[in-house]
Amino acid sequence: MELTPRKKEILKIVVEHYISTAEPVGSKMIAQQLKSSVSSATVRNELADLVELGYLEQPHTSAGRVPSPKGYRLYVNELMEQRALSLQETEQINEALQMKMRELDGVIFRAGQAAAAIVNYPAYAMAGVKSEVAIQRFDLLAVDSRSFIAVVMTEDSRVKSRLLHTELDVDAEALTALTALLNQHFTHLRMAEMSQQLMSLAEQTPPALFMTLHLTVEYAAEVLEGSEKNRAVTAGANNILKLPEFRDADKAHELMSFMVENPENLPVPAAGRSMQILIGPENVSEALKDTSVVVASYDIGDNMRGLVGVVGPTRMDYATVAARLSYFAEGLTKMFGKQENMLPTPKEEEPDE
Amino acid sequence: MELTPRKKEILKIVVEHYISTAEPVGSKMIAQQLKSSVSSATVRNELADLVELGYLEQPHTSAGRVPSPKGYRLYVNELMEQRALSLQETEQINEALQMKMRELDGVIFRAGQAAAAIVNYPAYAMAGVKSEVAIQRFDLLAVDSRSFIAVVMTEDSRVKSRLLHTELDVDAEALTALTALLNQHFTHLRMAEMSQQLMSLAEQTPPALFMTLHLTVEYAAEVLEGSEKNRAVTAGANNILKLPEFRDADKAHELMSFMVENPENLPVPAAGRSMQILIGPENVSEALKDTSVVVASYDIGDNMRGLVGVVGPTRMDYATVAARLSYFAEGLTKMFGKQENMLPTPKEEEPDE
DNA sequence: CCTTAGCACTCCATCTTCTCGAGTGCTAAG
DNA sequence: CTTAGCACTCGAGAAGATGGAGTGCTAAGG
Repeated sequence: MELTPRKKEILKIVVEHYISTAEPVGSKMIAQQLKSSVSSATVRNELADLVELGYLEQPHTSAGRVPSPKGYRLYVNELMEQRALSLQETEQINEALQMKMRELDGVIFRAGQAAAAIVNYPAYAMAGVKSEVAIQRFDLLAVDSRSFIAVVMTEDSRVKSRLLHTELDVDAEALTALTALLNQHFTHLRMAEMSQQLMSLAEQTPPALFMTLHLTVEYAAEVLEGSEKNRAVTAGANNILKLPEFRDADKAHELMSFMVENPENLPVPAAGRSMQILIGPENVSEALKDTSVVVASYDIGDNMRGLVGVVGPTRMDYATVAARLSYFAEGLTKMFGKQENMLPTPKEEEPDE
Repeated sequence: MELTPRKKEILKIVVEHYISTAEPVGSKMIAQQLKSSVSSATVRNELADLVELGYLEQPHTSAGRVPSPKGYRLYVNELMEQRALSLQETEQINEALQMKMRELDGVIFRAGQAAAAIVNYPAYAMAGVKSEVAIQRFDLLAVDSRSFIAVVMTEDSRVKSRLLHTELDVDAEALTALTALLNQHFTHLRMAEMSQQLMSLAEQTPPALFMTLHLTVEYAAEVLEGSEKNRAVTAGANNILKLPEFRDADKAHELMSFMVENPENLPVPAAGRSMQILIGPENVSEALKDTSVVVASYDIGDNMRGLVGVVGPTRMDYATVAARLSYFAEGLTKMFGKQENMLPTPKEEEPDE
C-alpha cells in the first residue's frame, strides 16, 4: 500500500528531525515544518496511521514519534534526497585520498581511518582479491653464505621481499639457478599447485638447494595468503562515545569490542552493489541489530576489491554518510584505476589488520 | 620523614583494597586486615596522619580514604610485592609471543595488541631506532623497459622493496651499473648525505639513469624515514570502558581519542630504564594526568628499541601489570635476540669502505 | 604517650514524592 | 477531512526524607 504524499512528507520530517536531535518528534513541530499548513491535530491523525503501519514508533504513550527501522528503510529508499557535498567536504575527502597514493597494502588501514575521519562515525575497511592471484616472478639475492633476500612479485604487481636464512651454505650461483627454476616452475600457480610442484622436486634436488627452495616457496605462499585473506580493520571507534545512544559505557563497550575484535564479520555489500545501507535489524550480526551500516566498495586494479564501511546508530545521517562515503570510494577506485598501468606501488607491510 | 611500619602497612592495605574495589577504604576494614589487632579508632588516627602527610585523600569528610598519587608512588617504590606470575599467565604471554614476528613493521602493532590482551587495559607500542640507520645494500631488478623493482636492505637488516616506474627506457645493463653505483656511493649514508651525493652525481649522469637513480634514492629515503619516525599504535582502547572511572562517556572519549590520535605522544621510559611506572600527575600529557602508565622497553637487535605500554586508572593493579608487562618485554627481547644470530650482523661485514 | 570505647556528626546514595509540561487521544463541530 | 478543545498520560527533574557507612573528638584505661 502506497503512502499518501502527505504521510511521506511527515515521515520524512520525523526522520530528519530525529536524525539531527535524537529526540522524539511531536506533532506541533511537524505541523510547522509541513508545506501545506495544517493543524497539529491533523498531523496527529496521520501520525497514528503511520504508527499503525509500522513506520513510526512511540517510546511511550505521551511522547513524540521516532522512526522504526521500516520507517528508515522507506526514507532511505524513497524520501532521502541526494545530498550534494560542499566544497569543503570534497576537499577534505580529496585530501584524505592524497594520503594514500603510495601504499597499496596500507590502504585498508588508511582507508578505514580516513573513512572514520570523513564521517565522524566508527568505520571499517577490508580488501580481498576477486580471484586468486599467483606469483609472477621470483628473484633471489645473495646476502651471505647462509642468507638471501627473496623478492616476489604477484600477478597484480605487488612486490614483497624478505631476508631468509638457510642452515646450509648456498652460494650465489646456486641462487641464480634456483631463481631460474622458480620462475620456470612456480610462477602462475595457485598455492596448492605450488606445494605439489615443490613435492615433485623434493627428491631430485640437493638438500641445501631444496631448503632454499622450500623457504622461498613458503614465503611466496605467505604473500599470496596475505592477499587472499580478507584483511579487515576498524578505525575511529572512539567516535561512538560522542553519540547519545552510546552514553552507556556497556553498550559502547559491546559495539566497540565487536568491531575491533571481529572486523572481518562486519557487513559486506551484496555482490554487484557498490553501496549498501543496512538498517538496524537488517544486520545479521546480533551486535549490530541496533545500529546501521553504510558500506561502499571500490576497485583496486582489476583483480582486487576493497570496501569501506561506517557503523552508526540507526538514526545516522544517511544522506551525508552515503554521499561522503560513495565519493570517497569512487575516489579510491579512480586513484587505483589511474595508477593501474604504472601501478601498483605496493608498499611494504603496514601495522594494519 | 620515614613512615612507621604500621603506617606503611596501613597504606599498603588501603592501596590494595582500593585497587581491587575502586571504593574508598574505611578504618574498620583496615583494622580487620592488619596483622596486629588494633581498634578502628587507632587506625583512624593513623589515617588522619597519612592524610596530613599527603599519602591519602578523602573524597569527603565522611568517606573512607583513597590513595593519593604520592601514596601510589610510595606503594610502587617500597610496598608493592613482586608478583609471581601464575603458570596460566606465563602461558598466555608465551602464546602471545609466538606471533609471527617476521615482519618487523608488524611487530609494533602486534605487540600493542598482545599487551592489551595480556593486561586488559588499553595498551600502546612504539619502535624507534636508537641511532640513525642507513641503507646497507641496494638491488635493482629489471621488470620491463620502464619498470624495475628496487630492493633495499637497511643496516638493521630490514628488507623493503617496491616496484618503480621510469618515464624513459632503462635497460637491464644500465640497472646493473646503477646497482653497483648505488652500492658504492649510497650505502651507509644518512639521509642528508644521500641527497648531497645525489646532487653531486646529477650532471655526470645521463637523464634516464639519473631518473632511475633519483627514484631509487627517494625510495630509500622513504624507507629510512619510515624507520626513523617512531611509529606508534594504540590497541585495546575499548578496555577502558569496563573501568568504573570511565563510565562517563566524555572522560572515556577524551582518553581514547588522545591515545588513538597521538599515540606517539605517549610516555617513553627514561633512557636506560627498561621499565617505568608513571603515576597520575607524573605524566606530562594533560590527558594522562588522571591515569597511570606502565611502560617497558625491549631490544630489537642491536640498533632498535621497541616499547610497550599500558594506560589505566591510577588505581591500576601495578604489581600484576608490571609483572606481566616486563615478562612480555623480556620475551620480546629474547625473541629478537634469538633471531639475531641468524641475521647478518652489520658490523662484522662490509669492509667496503 | 599510645590505645580504645563511645557518641555525635557528616555526607552521600537511594528512595519517594511532587510538579511540570510536552505530547497524546478523543470528541464534537465546521 | 479538518480542527479546536480538553482531559489524560507519562517521564524528567526537583525536592525532600531516610539510612548507613564512616568520620572526628573526647575521655578513660593501659
